[in-house]
Amino acid sequence: MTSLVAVLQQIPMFAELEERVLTQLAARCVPRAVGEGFTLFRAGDACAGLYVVLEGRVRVFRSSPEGREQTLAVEGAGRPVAELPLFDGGPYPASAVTMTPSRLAFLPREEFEHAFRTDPDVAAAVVRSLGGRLRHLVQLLETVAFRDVAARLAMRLADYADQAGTPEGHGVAFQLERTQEELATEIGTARESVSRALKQLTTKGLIRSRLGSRFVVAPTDQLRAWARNGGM
Amino acid sequence: MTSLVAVLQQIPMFAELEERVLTQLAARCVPRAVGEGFTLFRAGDACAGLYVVLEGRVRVFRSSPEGREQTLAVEGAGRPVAELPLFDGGPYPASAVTMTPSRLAFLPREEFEHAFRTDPDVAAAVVRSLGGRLRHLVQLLETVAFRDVAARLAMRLADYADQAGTPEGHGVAFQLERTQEELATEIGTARESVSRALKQLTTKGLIRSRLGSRFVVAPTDQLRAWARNGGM
DNA sequence: CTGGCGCCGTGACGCTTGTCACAGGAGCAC
DNA sequence: GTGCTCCTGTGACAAGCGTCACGGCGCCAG
Repeated sequence: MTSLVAVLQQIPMFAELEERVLTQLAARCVPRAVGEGFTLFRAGDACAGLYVVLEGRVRVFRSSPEGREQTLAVEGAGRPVAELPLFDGGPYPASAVTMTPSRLAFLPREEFEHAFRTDPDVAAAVVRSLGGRLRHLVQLLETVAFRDVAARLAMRLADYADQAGTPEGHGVAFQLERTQEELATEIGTARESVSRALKQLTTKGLIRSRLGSRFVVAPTDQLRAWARNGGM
Repeated sequence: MTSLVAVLQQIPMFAELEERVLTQLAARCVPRAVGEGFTLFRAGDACAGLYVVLEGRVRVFRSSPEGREQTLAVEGAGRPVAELPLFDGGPYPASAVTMTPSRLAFLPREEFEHAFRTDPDVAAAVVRSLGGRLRHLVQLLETVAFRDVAARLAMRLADYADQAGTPEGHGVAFQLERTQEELATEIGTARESVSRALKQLTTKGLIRSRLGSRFVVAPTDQLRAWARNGGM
């Protein structure tokens, strides 16, 4: 097993920390390995500390009493999960479960708070992280409020393509490592609607080909432009 | 005109600051008075500094290309507006206009950033403020994604009642100082739907009476419980 | 091979809601 | 008074989408 200090240093949020502070953090940090589908916390739970994903994927979501779910974020290696409630003392605003077997680091609250108050760089990193979430949420809210399912899907695909795609022809290819069900919760709709919207995007030529989980889509700016204009 | 230092001290975010830092801030702070309907900034604009509302009401919103709007927040006296882009250097994620004639304080970016980095209390206040927005947005997203118009309206009314209501009978009375159009943008729907939903809530007995802008509604926990269960 | 299971496609149906159109009323200027 | 503007109520209609139901396909265990 590699040193925890080295691991923490990989995390953007702690990259700027001095060795001394880092070892202090590492000493209080609890590593944890869990399987797929493990619930880290539920919306409303009191917050005991910060999780950082070392390996795997964690899905953060809200669920309705009827059982529908809206995914707020999917966090991968190096990303903190739900850093918000650490500071205002409130409960978790959402739930989190692992989508794959994962390794996590857990930092008790006081320890993290101390780092926050002593090091302005950590404070700035926290603010940047919260800011990113806020931007993302505003974006998500806008598409859910204004756009139909096909447009939301097009935007989501554009995000994937930008993030994990490789050029192919004059389009972008990528592996969509999600089921349609998961995709549906990310854009706030039902599985069947995703299936239909995929067909619609394919006939419009925005999805060039689709073999299993391998997608080839139109250039992302074209996808986004189409989505913004509500379909042509 | 009262001293700017005294005014800044009223603002929760700066309440903990030392006299010395406060006067320094005040020296760089530009007071500003604008009329109703004045645009402070638009989504996408670069961010030059922080606005703090001293008097009046400011509406923060996103608008779709088709002209529909989704209100994200309405800020009153003492509240900062769009503190987010100050830190990540990005553009404003939303637009802001005054709903009433207003007085504002404008803090240039560097000045505020300096206060943030030197005083952990300011940093903590910023995080708390961002955190509040995040919680609010998650809440808003959930209702828009899961709830129908009547339920969203019931929740919104419950918020108003908690915030500005006085007990009456076994219900709560308050002045709704908004048009149905404004209400519609807050819950992400159309004006006509608000009108119909108000009627629906009235026949269900959740709105006890409604004379002009004066509302009497059922106890707020009852309103919220009804909204959560999707209407009885 | 056979059965089970998870994922995907698709048809049918009904409800919600956005849109358009219009009417009534309150307030205000003149 | 008349005319105007802003706000509100309401009817009609179509589109979008969630839900139910069902069938097909690939994969794995036995």
